[in-house]
Amino acid sequence: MNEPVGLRELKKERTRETIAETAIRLFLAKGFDQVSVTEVAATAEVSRRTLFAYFPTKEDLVLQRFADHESEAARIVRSRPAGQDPLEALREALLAALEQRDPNTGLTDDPEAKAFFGMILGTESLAVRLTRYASRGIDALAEALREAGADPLVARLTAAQVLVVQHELAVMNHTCLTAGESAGERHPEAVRAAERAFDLLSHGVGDKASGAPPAPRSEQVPRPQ
Amino acid sequence: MNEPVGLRELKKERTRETIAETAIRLFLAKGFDQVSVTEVAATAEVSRRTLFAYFPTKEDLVLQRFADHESEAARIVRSRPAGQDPLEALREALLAALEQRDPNTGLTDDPEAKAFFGMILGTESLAVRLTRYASRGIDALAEALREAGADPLVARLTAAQVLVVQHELAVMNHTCLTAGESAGERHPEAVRAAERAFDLLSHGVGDKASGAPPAPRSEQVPRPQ
DNA sequence: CCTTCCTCCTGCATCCAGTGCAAAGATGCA
DNA sequence: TGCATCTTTGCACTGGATGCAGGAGGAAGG
Repeated sequence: MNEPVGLRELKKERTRETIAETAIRLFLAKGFDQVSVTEVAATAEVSRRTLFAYFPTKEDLVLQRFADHESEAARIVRSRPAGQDPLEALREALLAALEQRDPNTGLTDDPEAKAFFGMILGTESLAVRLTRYASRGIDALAEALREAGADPLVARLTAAQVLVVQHELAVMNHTCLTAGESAGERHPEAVRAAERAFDLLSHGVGDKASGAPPAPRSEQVPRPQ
Repeated sequence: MNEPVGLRELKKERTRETIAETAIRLFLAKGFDQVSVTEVAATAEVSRRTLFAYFPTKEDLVLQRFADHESEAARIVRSRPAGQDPLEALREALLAALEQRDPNTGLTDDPEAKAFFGMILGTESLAVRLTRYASRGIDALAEALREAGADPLVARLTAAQVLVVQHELAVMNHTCLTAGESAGERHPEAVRAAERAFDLLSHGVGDKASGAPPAPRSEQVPRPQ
């Protein structure tokens, strides 16, 4: 599990970075659909053919950085404190991510991160390809939940629900931010929404999908790590 | 909102049908990726260019029939009996669909429907494009839930959860059927899974995602409102 | 029946994403 | 230095998708 870093591996990694950076820079500047891979390749000073050796599709130029995060949720569940409920671990991780303005929560003031997020949501082919990564994330999370002792059916359904909900929350946050709010302004509401969402996951919408907020879980045991 | 059916409209509709049917027939026979649109066009006896006038992409040749169903869930909620809980309406609709072996539940013995379902799930570009239709379904269902009086946040999250869960259930059913089970054999388990899923939606996974089935909801209070 | 108009169909040229192949170049190693 | 291996590259090709201009065939009016 180690890198025998020879000249080859080094240059490869560097080339890969250069290509991805160049691509994202161009895409952010002119729009994903307005830039051809030929243009990316030329700007990154590699041949078209080489670019495709590193990134199987144009979309992957943007999204492969999500590949690392695709099993994030599963990892959180696996590395949770002994005895802690998986959902609780995921909830805390989300709140922590919001606190740190993790770009994946949609809650960040970094203009480039916002633009990046917006580009993905606003580009059909990217949004679509992103769900592919998400669905692999579902598989991973479901597996982790089974390891945690969940019934396979429940594990799968819960995994799907958690990830779709996290995605929706991120989209909502991003929407508010592009509407002019700052991350700081949005943060309290983002936290409320996240807690509400996990309440729904834990306790359901009840018999009334319309219901008022269920008993607000005012104080949460503060568990960093 | 009416069709002034002249010869033109008639032929157009017929052509559209012919193209879609031809395409699906060819795709089922040889696989989606193994058939080019050129071949579809030739077989349907229209020009390539005409085909693209009817269907914007190759995927739409297969998926546009889902466009009608994309707001199905929203319709169910809107047309539910007065006083019924939206989730309850969706639950009943799903059980009814299972009973009728609705192909969309993945539970059908019709070989063509099974093959169709399998082709979509087994073809990257189709599976991915399908989620696009699903996400429009989320928008519609969320809107319907808001109309039903739900808090906007809850509406959106619930809508996303319901549809993702229905999709997962359908995939599970389809998996069992392709493994050799008949729809009749699978049905009881499919019903159990569906009820379990709606229990999760209504009452949550509880504090233990691992828990044994929560108190079996023998009878549902029929009238919370 | 003929003419005019309009719409839809068609072929062609073109762009772009993605792949196979074989030659040329760089690197690691003896 | 020389050999084996892996990268890079150019080229040709497939297949999806679009723009354009001309043609065919319904629709409408005389």
